[in-house]
Amino acid sequence: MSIQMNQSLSVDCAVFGFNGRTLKVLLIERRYYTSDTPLDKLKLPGAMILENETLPEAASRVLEEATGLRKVYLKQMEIFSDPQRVSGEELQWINRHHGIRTERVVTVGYYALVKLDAPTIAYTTAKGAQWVDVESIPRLAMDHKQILASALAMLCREMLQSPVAFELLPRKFTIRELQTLYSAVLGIEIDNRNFRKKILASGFLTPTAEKEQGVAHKPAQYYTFNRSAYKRALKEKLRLGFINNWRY
Amino acid sequence: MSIQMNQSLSVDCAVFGFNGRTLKVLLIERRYYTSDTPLDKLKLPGAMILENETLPEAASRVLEEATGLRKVYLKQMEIFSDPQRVSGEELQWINRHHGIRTERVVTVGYYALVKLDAPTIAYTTAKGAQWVDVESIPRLAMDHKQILASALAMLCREMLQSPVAFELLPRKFTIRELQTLYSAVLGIEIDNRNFRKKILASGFLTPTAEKEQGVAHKPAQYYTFNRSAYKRALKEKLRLGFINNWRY
DNA sequence: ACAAAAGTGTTCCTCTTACACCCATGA
DNA sequence: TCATGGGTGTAAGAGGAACACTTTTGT
Repeated sequence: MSIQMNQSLSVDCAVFGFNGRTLKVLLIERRYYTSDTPLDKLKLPGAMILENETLPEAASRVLEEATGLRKVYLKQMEIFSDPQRVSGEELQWINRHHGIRTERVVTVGYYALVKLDAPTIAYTTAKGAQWVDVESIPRLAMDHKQILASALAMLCREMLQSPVAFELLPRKFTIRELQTLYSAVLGIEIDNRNFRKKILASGFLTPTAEKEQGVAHKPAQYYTFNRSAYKRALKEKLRLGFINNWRY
Repeated sequence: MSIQMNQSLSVDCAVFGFNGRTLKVLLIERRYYTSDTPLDKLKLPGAMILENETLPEAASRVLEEATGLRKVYLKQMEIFSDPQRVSGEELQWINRHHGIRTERVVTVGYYALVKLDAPTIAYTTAKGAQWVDVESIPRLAMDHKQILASALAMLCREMLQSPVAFELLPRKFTIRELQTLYSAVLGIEIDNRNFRKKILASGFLTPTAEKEQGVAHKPAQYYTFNRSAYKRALKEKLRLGFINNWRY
């Protein structure tokens, strides 16, 4: 065997959003798709890497194109490098539509967390993209379903270890929203008293002057995430005196 | 900008070993190196990806060539994709010695954990490679020092979360050896009473019939890692009732 | 008045931490 | 007999888990 040349590198992004009830992922329609294309229509947003661009830059570019958002939370995960992961018709389709001649496409998976607000939904809808519940994902192009599964697994792990949840919530949110998000992503029930105690004790939430309005029940307090308190805690906690609770 | 073609994908491996005192990393000499080469001599083991080979396969191949070992613990970490990470003289050197014409090399970092036994040391020494203390790493080729730093950081995180330590120890080891390993990698002091309690309570260690011999003190019990007990615990622990101790 | 979600405290128990001495062996 | 590292127990404190009722609002 010889060194692989004529290969391409791409990024594919699993973009997650939270609508207050369930976790959603952004799926786009394959460009140039016609009904007689014998390939699956829906896919994750992705792109080939350009000259003079790093992988994170490529992922940001994809994200901005797909959602209109800059400065999105982005995290690299696995690389998918099976020599056959894009082959046959899929490979022809890529070469035809990109005007290149590649023999192999290795892709780097990213996952992104966005705040699902009205402008973002409008933007994506206008582009023909869909926010699909992660519980009911249809067939996807190439190995995108596998990439998505990997992203979901990684998101669960991240949620337990760092405060990425706030990337999925609006700037102001209620504690119940935060709790619902954890429940939805992790698929577990959470006791609200314990949750409030823990999250408030952390000192990472700052209460705002606002409360919910127009709800048919006691209105909830809005909080914001106090990122600087979090960063301060990070520094201090770097002393881990003993081997902290390993998680198997 | 246009789609990047004429690029290569490589893997670079930070191979860690433990000699009972300190953590070591395997550095090799650049092939075809002559003293007038204006490039750094030492580097991490690595290789270009071959046709028909996945990245993990490439990493295994590199590992076997560097250490003579198959079935080594291997973990993918970051991708290093700065367009300029290999350029100028380095890029020329690569093209000359591989007989290719690449314009850009993106590399995937792996870290590997090996048991530093006599045959392995003999093998690597015969190949002119060196096991260097991670505290005193010299200049390395390209961005390999950065790759190594990233590997070390990742290793620390992994050590706290899963029982990878055993990959660095011989099949039979004493609890003190295990403790020394944790201390060395994490750079912390560990109380031996608490450590023994915790590690023995986990049920992952099986005592063997053997004890240390020929030491000028009370001989220590040898243990082996009970992987099946660990896997059993894994399954049961997947219920995480509440949001387990997040670590910031 | 009622429906609906917000918000609040206590008890039990486990796990973490800090800490000091005797034991078995080879020299 | 001494030097060396192996091996042991306990008490105090922190944090996790289980549990039910009152409050505030809109209709």
